[in-house]
Amino acid sequence: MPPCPPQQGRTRTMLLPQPVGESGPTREMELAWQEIMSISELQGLDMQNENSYDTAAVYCNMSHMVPGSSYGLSQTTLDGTLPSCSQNLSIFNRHHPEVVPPECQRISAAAIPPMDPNYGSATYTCMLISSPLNQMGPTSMNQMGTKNGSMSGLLNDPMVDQLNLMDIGIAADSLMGSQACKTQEDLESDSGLSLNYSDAESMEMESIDHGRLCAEYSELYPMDYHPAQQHYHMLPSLQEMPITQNYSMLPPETSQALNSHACARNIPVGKAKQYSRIEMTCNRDERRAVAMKIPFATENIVNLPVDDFNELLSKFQLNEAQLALIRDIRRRGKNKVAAQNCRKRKLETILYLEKDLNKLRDEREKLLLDRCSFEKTICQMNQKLNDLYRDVFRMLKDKEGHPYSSEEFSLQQTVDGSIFLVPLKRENGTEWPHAPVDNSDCC
DNA sequence: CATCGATGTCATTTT
DNA sequence: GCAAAATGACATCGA
Repeated sequence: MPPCPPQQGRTRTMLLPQPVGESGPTREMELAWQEIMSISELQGLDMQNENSYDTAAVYCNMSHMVPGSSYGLSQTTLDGTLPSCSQNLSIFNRHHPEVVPPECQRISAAAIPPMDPNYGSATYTCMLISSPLNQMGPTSMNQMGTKNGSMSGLLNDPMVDQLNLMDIGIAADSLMGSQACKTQEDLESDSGLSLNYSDAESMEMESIDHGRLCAEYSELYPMDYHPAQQHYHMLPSLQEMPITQNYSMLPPETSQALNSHACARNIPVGKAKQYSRIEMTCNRDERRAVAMKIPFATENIVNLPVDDFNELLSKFQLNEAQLALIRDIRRRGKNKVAAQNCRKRKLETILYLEKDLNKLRDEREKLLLDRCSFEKTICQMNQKLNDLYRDVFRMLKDKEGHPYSSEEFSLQQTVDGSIFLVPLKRENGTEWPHAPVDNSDCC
């Protein structure tokens, strides 16, 4: 059964019961998001082709957007701008958007509040203004940084140069437009057996775009996110380039991470490209977790022992949807590892059986040779025995000194080793023509 | 365009 | 009887 289309997922999501213990602002944020989605669809907004969007307006608007509201980012990136600030993740550690006033979570082109750096949604802010910054050059950028407090920290960040490399990928993704997004979506619909969508999946399909996911994920897992994140943005370019170029375009730590990842798993470098897809599919659950605001890493969800896992769950107030997603993530993660181990065992079993088969074949060949040899030896021994028999029989004489006829007598050996001369046939009613030879006749 | 290998996922079975 | 692991089957992707 094919995966549910986004519309169905949205419908189902809306039909879901109110999550237990969900806070008002969070719920309101989701409703606001659904409202945004419905407005976009009803008005037939072509977000990806709307090039005439006012950058300044977006800037101001996005500066107040919470990470959960990310449509503006798509527009901006599709404008061909070069988002450069998706990396200032360490600066803004807030993940949960609940701290942002709910009224700021709605996109309203008519009433855009002035930018408030205290909100610190700089991930979007910086990504949006990165293009003019890049065009202005370092001097202008610094000047702007002095004017804008929220940017100063970033512009002075030594990571900026490094991060610009990421922008190339992001820009490439942006320039690819909807096709790039679709490619990613296609990648996410990995298995046609995904029968039941969770809330997170619905949210992911409907409303989660690159920027938000990058930002939220990076805020949650700043150390682990880079390879997948950057490859995610690099996808269109990567597909058109040799693997060496792919790696060369990635920031050093990213290519190093990918290479080390490949090395750690004994993956030839040439296979790393395929593993990049694996990385992306692996991150699908992570994105779902982000979408559902799971407050801990999927790595822990999957790898922790049962007791530690339950202890971890008990530390957080999680609603049913979150718990369901966590259980799914844990089940999928465990099963993924189990499948990998299972395949590994299967391959090892096949190798072992092939080895065993070859060994048995060799042993069979050897046994056949031995058999031939033994049969030959038996033949020779039989020949010798016959010769010896004839010699012995020829030496036997009766009382009159005549030799026995081999057609009438034969030599027989008993269990105790005694040898008798036995007549081969006897006539009815007559006695044996000759008495059996005693041991004295035995050779 | 068909094929194959690798992988993730789900359903089912086994432990 | 239940949970976790193991496994078969299927879909997808890239080469």
